[in-house]
Amino acid sequence: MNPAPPVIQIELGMNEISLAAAGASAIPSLGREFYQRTTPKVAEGLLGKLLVRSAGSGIVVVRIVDVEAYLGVEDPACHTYRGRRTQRTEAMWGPAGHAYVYLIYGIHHCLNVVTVGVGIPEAILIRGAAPVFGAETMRQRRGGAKSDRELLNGPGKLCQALAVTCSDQSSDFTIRESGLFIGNDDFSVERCSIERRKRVGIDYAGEAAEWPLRYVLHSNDNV
DNA sequence: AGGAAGATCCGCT
DNA sequence: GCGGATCTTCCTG
Repeated sequence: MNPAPPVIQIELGMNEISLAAAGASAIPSLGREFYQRTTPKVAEGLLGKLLVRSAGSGIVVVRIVDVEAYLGVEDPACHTYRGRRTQRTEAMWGPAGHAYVYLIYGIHHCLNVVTVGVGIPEAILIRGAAPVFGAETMRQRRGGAKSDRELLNGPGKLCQALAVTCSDQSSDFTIRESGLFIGNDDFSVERCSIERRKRVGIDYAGEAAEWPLRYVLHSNDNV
């Protein structure tokens, strides 16, 4: 049998939107052009967007609230600094709008969005998000009782909650049928403030450690 | 072939 | 606030 997909109610603070379970069809995915801009612009643009994860049985939706830009061959903090091109960083050299996933400290995965275009290896690290749908699934994956706030506040935690691993390498964020896509809803960033800060955990990068390439979204609602 | 370091997280103090 | 976990990746010799 082939029942109509159940409608899921999503609570967004004062807002409420509904989604079809089969593919979150109420969320249009962002097109390639969105990612083919300068990395800081894309980073800022990602704030407030929805990241939709379908893996196995479940769908999980989170709202992006914390990102960091990594500016490629001229950024000492970037994995592709001075043109480093290795098996690990290969996805960064590819087309914009795809995932770059890597393992850090042998334990945690980090999820990035590749920007600009082929041959220009820049990317944005997704550091934090707010649960929109599927908090229970994420809580289970994170192991134990965690507050909504603790579910996704860190790049490793976010990957754990979304079950993102290196098998998601190069996944296309513009394609709804891929396991990971990024989309829009009627959320308004206008009512929020965007804070720029220094990036985290890159003290080795000298002066670049001071560059204000971390973007954090603050909302008056319940984001 | 070997070693050092890492875009982190968690638990303990 | 601090240190350990844990292992891949990359650079050096």
